[in-house]
Amino acid sequence: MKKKITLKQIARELDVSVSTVSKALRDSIEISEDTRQKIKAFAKLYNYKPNNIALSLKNRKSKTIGVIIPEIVHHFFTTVISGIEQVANEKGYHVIICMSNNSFDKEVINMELLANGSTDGFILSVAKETQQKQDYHHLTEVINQGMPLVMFDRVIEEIECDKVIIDDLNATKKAVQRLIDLNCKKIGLITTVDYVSVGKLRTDGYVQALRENKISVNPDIILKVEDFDNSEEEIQAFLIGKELDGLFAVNEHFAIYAIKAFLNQGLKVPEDVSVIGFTNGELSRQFIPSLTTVSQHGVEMGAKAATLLIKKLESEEGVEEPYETITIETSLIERNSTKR
Amino acid sequence: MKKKITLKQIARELDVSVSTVSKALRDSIEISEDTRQKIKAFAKLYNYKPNNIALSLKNRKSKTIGVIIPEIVHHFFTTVISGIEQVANEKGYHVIICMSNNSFDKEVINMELLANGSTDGFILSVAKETQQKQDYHHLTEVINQGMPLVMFDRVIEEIECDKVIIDDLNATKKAVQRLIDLNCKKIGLITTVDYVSVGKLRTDGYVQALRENKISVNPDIILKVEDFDNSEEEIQAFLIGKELDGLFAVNEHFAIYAIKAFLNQGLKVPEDVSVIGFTNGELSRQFIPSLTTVSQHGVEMGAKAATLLIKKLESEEGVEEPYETITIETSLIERNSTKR
DNA sequence: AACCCTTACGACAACGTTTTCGTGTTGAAA
DNA sequence: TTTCAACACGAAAACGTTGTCGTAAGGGTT
Repeated sequence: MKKKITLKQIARELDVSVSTVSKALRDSIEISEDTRQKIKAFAKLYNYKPNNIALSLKNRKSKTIGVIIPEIVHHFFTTVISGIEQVANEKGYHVIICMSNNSFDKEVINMELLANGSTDGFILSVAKETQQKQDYHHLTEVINQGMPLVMFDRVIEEIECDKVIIDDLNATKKAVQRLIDLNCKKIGLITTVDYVSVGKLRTDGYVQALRENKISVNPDIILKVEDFDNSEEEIQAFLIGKELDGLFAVNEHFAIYAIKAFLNQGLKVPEDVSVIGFTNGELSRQFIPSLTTVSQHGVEMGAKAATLLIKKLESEEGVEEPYETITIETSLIERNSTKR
Repeated sequence: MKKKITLKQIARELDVSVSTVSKALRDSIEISEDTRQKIKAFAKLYNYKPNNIALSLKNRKSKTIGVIIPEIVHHFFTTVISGIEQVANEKGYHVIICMSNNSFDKEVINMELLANGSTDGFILSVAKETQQKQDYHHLTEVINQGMPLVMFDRVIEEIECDKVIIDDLNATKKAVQRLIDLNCKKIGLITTVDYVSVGKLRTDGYVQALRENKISVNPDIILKVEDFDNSEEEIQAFLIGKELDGLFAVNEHFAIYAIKAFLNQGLKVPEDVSVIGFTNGELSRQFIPSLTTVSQHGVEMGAKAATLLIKKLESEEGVEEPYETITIETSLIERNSTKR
């Protein structure tokens, strides 16, 4: 078991100074061709690699970006991470991923942990609990310390930073409009409670679409799910006797649960009811009937977020560039849960 | 924008030495009650937090464990990560997650990156390409450097280290036995090419189950999928005219594709064909018919891997504990893709 | 012979901590 | 008054790097 070799050890072995070794390895012209070759050969032999921690300390940057997401188990977030990784690696950054599990406390702890030197900046989608509490001190703090922060998907208006979002409102509007165009007369909505920002926006989109088509909004056919864990039963119960011919759900799961409920009632999808969901996950693709859905282009979102962050990280000290909010286009992927 | 405050700055402000500040904050009895209070108050006011990078450098450990997985998009891996996180956080470690995307090169790069100080040890499931190439130099290297390594799921026999696996062979055997007990006479298998270790083991389990029941193994009803991306078509074509009444698939996707193929042929699942898959993901739960499947208990697996790693990390220098291989029990979750 | 310019390298500081080992000031015991 | 422990603090080293600066040796020019 040979521990990692350091500059100092190389220096001692070759009877030169540490500085000489460092310079030789970085091809400094200060060092004679001879010594340079000798040192490089030795370093290669012992597989020398500079210690990142020491470099981080010296340079006061870690070339690392921290990603904090509410829950990794959602396919959407994994695609975002994918996009972040691609861009980050390309530009020589590594990525640390932490999960908040939708807990405010864990979000705070993780941020403080990473903020103490481990990370140069953050990409984050806030926890549900944080949106509920509206306590953003940990966010303002890292910004105040000069660490760039990019928020995506679930963003907070009040915080000034770069943001990457999708146009939840219009995406929903378009989807609901599609249902209307398919001649649906009674379109239900399954959404989340209002404090989840994206849930709220999608609800608004639904309402606007109906209004623009002079359809009155009927609160009886809108369900705001509180508790994700029991949503299947809740949705099942909610859909009894509603006689819908169209339904929009703010995520994949709600949509699937709804379809199941309809099937249980002896209804046919899409013949009797058309259903559109949100988030283009594996489930949407594989389910029978496959689900018409709003695709959020997570990879692109992640890539854009990483690009924004790195741009901030590498901008000159003095130059204060304005914050940007980028909207990623969505697309409606039509499958078999809607009529043709 | 006030940058993070350091010990040195506190020392200067309060006109004491850096050592005094450090000691005061760590409640050393060397420092008088008075000064201690003063320093602590000041530190709190300015929200002092020690710099992790400096600590890592000094202590020569980072309290961080690196996790390298082939693909985050597989639900199974996300559950494993969940388990790792739980245990790690509990014991004061953070977790860095990197994806190899099943590429050998990326696996090597990521390991080298993290091995240079960022990480105290590794938890890893090897990339498909690595298993194929059988080039493990990066693994032996980190072990030689004294960094503990725990492999899970896709492990490599030849490498000496802690391992957490599931009993793929017996899990499959039990599942196939179940099909036999359900009176299936012609049981097909959809598996991966042999160099994927778990694919091989599961294939062996299938063969053994048949042999023990004096059923001859018919290579015509075994499909070894090469290319994941085109597997749906491949499976569809393969199943034509096979007249199976039972099928085992080594993962969730293959199982679902098979069911779809059966349904397309006008067969009924489970009435005409019983299907069992592997990996208890969202798809298995939600699909209609819901899929009978071998659950791998990913969370438990991750938790165990983290426990093993941390145990090694915190064991006394001299004491060389033997390597362990832990087998996580699987369970067969019976749903609607098999007869009762 | 006196001077200066290269060449080739080493010493040292710095990044932020912790910890060991001094050391100056008290107060009390002899 | 001397001696010595207890107390309260500071200096310095160490972790592994990089970069600035200093400098010795050598060779060339007057």
